[in-house]
Amino acid sequence: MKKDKEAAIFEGALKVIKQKGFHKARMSDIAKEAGISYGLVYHYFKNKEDLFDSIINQWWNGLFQLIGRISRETWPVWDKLKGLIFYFLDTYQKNPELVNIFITEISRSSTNLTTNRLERFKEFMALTEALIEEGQRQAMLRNDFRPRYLTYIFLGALETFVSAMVLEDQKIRGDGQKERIAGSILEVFLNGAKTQDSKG
Amino acid sequence: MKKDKEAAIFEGALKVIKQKGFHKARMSDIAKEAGISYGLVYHYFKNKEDLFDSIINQWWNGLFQLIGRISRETWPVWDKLKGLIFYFLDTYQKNPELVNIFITEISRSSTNLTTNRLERFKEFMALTEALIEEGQRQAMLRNDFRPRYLTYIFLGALETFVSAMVLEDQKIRGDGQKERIAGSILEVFLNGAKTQDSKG
Amino acid sequence: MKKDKEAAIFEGALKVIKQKGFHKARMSDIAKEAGISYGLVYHYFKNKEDLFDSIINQWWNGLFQLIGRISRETWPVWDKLKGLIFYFLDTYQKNPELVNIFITEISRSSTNLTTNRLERFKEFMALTEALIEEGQRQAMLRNDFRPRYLTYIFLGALETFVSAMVLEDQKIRGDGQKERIAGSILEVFLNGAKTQDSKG
Amino acid sequence: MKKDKEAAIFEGALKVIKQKGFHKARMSDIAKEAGISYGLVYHYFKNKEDLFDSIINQWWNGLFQLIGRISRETWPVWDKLKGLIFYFLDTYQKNPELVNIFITEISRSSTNLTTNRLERFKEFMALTEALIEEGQRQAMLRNDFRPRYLTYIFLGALETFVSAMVLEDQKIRGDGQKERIAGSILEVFLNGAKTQDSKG
DNA sequence: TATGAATGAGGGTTCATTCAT
DNA sequence: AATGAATGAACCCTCATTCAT
Repeated sequence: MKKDKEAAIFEGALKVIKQKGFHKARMSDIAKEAGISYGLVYHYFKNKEDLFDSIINQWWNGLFQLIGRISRETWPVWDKLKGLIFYFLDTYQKNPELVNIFITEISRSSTNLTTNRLERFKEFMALTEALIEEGQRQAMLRNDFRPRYLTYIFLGALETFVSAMVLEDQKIRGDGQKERIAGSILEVFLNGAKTQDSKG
Repeated sequence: MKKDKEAAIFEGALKVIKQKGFHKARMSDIAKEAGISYGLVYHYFKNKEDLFDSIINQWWNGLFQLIGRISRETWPVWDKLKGLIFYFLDTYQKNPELVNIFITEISRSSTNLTTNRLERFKEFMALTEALIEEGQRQAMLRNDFRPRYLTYIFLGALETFVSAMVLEDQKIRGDGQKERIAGSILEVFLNGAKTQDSKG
Repeated sequence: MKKDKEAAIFEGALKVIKQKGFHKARMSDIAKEAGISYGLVYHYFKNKEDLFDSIINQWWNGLFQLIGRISRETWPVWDKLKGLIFYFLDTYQKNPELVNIFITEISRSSTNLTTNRLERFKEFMALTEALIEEGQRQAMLRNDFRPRYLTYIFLGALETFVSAMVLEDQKIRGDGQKERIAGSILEVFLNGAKTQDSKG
Repeated sequence: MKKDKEAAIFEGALKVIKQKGFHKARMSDIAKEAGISYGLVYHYFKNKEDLFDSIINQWWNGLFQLIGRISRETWPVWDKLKGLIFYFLDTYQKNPELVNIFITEISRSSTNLTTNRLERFKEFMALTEALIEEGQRQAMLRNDFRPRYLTYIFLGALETFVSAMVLEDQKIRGDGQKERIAGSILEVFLNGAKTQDSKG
């Protein structure tokens, strides 16, 4: 079935790109991983770039859909941020390669960023910033920081958490662990790492 | 003089790798940037890998030296973390390409990480974690988080801040801005982003 | 109907080969032009080479039939040559792609000439030469040139005329224009381009 | 020496392209013919296209220079046309591959004609037409034909002559043969192939 | 007949690296 | 120390052809 092969290529690409990175991932590796001849890859994807874009889009589409849904909710800001964190963790659980590629090839590697891809990244930043700003307007988050700065700190904490799991090939075990991780990130982001004693 | 040419190659490599990334940076580009013939690069560096390692080492050596110095001090943990932040910001100010390469090619891109390079990264994490742990032992940081988690959050916030500057090619203007940035990161990390009102 | 599809492929091939040349014409282009799937082409033609041969044969068959007819006539040589010229012009009018392909892919491009194809070309030359020679024997054409040389000159003039039309995508409008072109070629070939004044 | 290798590649390309045509000529064939590794070809020529252009330019440059020289002369038109014929024959004698490529890959094969290359071809036609027109103004050539038509006939005769030699791999032996060939072409072009008896 | 998925030989091009000078 | 000519492994991509359905 057509969709089967396409999916196999997609999976193969995820695996190979995770291992070797986009630059070193050979189309022939991907084909071999997918169990097909390399010529067939070009039936389903225009070229390597196109295949890469498909992968990236899967990530972004999911994320933007989620943010869209979140934006329309009336939850307190922490629940919205928690939703964001869960998207990363859920996807990591179901599809760790995808998150890996997002982290290593998109999130930081500016050299893979065509203008188009950079745009989506900035849009993601802007949408997150909007959530943060909303929290500030509702006096749930401190106003003495630029919303952009808070966004950096929040997303940075989140990303590095995931990065570390990616780097060390950690597995997430059960929903409990996801809750604990999300809780930690949020708790520190919201209430700080300082002890009460040393405050004030 | 020998050191001159070597330095020129080094600078050229920084510039080119920043622009194109390690994989797409050609030895001939680097040589041209350094104003020499490409054959000569091989007198000063064994090969491309070796040149890349030299660059990375400059970053790590500075950072490890700093952490070594910090570790021997008796400052409160926040001042130590501030020292770390300043290393990133200072280096970014003096040598933005170097930080850029650290962020894009090392910090996240696991594909460039040979085992050796990965080790240094983990060591850096461990050393930072030691600082955090020390803060926890001294009851300056909360004990209800794993030190590793706090480390992720702290370094993530820091890295993303710098990443954003890197991505947007921002300039740091004066020590005032550095203070402000460091202050923001630390303040949120230590005291949280939540308003006092909304705290229980 | 079988013949319909075959004809459609044939037409498609003519169009595509005209545009891209034989080497760059893709079987898939031809199929698309013919409105069928590319696999089906192989039901009607053994392979690309075979399809190309069919096209060439259509040209040659028509031409050889004509020459056969002409040879059996008792016309003066100029009328016979005029018949030849009209074959080119008529075919160009009805099927410009076919003439185009003859000119660009057969007449000159020795690289497309398999031994078999070269043979037909030489045969055509020889048959034309026979007409010329007959004219010389009948003292209608000068005997102080080798018949082969006259053949070159005649066919060269004819071909280049058609080539120019092909290159510039000119249309032939009406029989009048054909008469004029044929007249020019013949008149120069027979009586020369020199003015009477400067003769003698 | 640098020029040596470049020349060797050039020669190799001529030979291989003559044999296989531009499309089927492999860079590796050319390199092998030149006795070097294929990578080296790319030191001297940007790519296959560039190499091909160099070859074509050698032909055109020589031809345009010649036409420039001829245009400034006050010779009768037949001597000017003779000069043109000799350029083809001389070049064919010294460098038959070059003429072959001109004939097979440029003169007719419209598919190899990028816009740029087509321009040079049209310019050549126009310059020749100017010579013919001048002859008409001086009443040396008949005025009852469009100059463009005469140009087609003249160049067609010339090209086909050379083509035939190219196709049959004929050698030109001595200046005598060149004179005879040029004489034949000119004589027919100027005075016609018809016998005096059958005239008037 | 008809489709288009599947194959894989083939060829252009890049670029790290070596080495004669 | 310095140059850049020379090498060739590597890799992307095209497309004629086959074949299961």
